[in-house]
Amino acid sequence: MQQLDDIVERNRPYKKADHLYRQHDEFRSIFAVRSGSFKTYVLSSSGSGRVTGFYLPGEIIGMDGIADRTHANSAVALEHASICEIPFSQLESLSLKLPSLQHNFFSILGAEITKDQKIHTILSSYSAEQRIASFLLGVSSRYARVGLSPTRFHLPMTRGDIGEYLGLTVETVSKLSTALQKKGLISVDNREIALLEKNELRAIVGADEF
Amino acid sequence: MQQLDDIVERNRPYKKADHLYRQHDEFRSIFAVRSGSFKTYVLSSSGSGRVTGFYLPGEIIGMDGIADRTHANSAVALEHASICEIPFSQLESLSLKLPSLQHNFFSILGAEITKDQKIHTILSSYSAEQRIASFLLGVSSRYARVGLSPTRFHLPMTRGDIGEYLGLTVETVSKLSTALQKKGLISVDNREIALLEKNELRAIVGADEF
DNA sequence: CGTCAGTTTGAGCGAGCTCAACGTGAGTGG
DNA sequence: CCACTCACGTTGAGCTCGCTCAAACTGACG
Repeated sequence: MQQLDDIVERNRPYKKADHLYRQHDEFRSIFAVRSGSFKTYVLSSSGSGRVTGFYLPGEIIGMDGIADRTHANSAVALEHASICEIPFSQLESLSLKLPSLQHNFFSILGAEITKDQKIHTILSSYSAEQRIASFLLGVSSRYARVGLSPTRFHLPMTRGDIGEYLGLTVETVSKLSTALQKKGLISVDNREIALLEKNELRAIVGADEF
Repeated sequence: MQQLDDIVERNRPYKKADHLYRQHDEFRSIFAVRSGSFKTYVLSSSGSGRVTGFYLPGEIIGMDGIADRTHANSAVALEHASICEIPFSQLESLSLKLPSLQHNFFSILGAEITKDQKIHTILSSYSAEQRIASFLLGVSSRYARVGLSPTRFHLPMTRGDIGEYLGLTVETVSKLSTALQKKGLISVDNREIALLEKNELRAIVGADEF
């Protein structure tokens, strides 16, 4: 642990809209979010971007660059944020000496793969309402993991970001959030969300999740 | 290389519909496809499955189990197939001794992450026609990688599999394949595909791919 | 106080789904 | 060898969910 700590760089804080890295940048490091949040996105040649992920405190960004040493996404802060930067080459060297570090890092990569495949299922088969319910439950459990409330939280991203991430338009996200509120399952005040009926939300997405 | 070879187990051949592993099975190994092909899928509690991936010769299956030591998908052969099984714990031990093996395995995991994120973009923003064009171009370049023709190939999966993978219905896959054929961009004879106008297919998906 | 990004709401439309029917080919049993 | 079956594939007609377009509202910030 001490040895891992030695290679970590604590960077300056990032403010809203600051980029951690940009698409096609050389890959050097992965980053652990300490506070705040980030989104990753790709720009299609036709202009419009698509959000590929959100990263909350305790989560790791930048694994999209490992394969070909070039970042496939851009990463940008959604609010004031701080991170730990872990230079990848040093992580590799240290992993050769510390079996548990190697094991943990394999697990982290595996978790990213499992997560991405889950989103694949969501995007390929869920209705708009199911996507939004699933998204809110997902954010809830991610906040719970770092000790924050799983029932009341602040969304750091815009409705537009959520829409791009879930393959929906802003309008659909907005309308269905309102609809879930009218049904009494959630309460929405701008970006402040309260999950009032988690079990009913789970029922919407189809039981075997969260 | 010799040392890696020593830990690899060459299993019996698999025939169509044989499972390599099933959802919730304990994770022990990853598998390299030697010949034939596999699909991975999840079963939702509501019954219907969703295909999460196709694996062609030279590709690696099973990384969905690394994180929590349990497979998140099932993997099943689409045709007669053979694989190399690589016990994960031995791969981990050997990776500690061979820096280049560790490095390569990190790259393989990274490539899986990059691939999954690309599918995220496809599912969240492409039209049905773009998805199918993109899928065909993807299969083409994967066959090309192992020395097969990038313009004429056999699809090992059903239209239904493709539909589940791309978030479309069988009917849509069928209709749009026919439409692409009528436009003269591809030729379809059951599962035999020929890509006649690759550049026009690329134009459909939006230029900066393949 | 004006601006502008973000959000909401409504009306209308259309891409892709649903449902239904039929075609086709590989495998199986008589 | 043929008849039968069944999974897979195709095609068409109609419908619906989510998109598009348009307009108005809100709050943060210079």
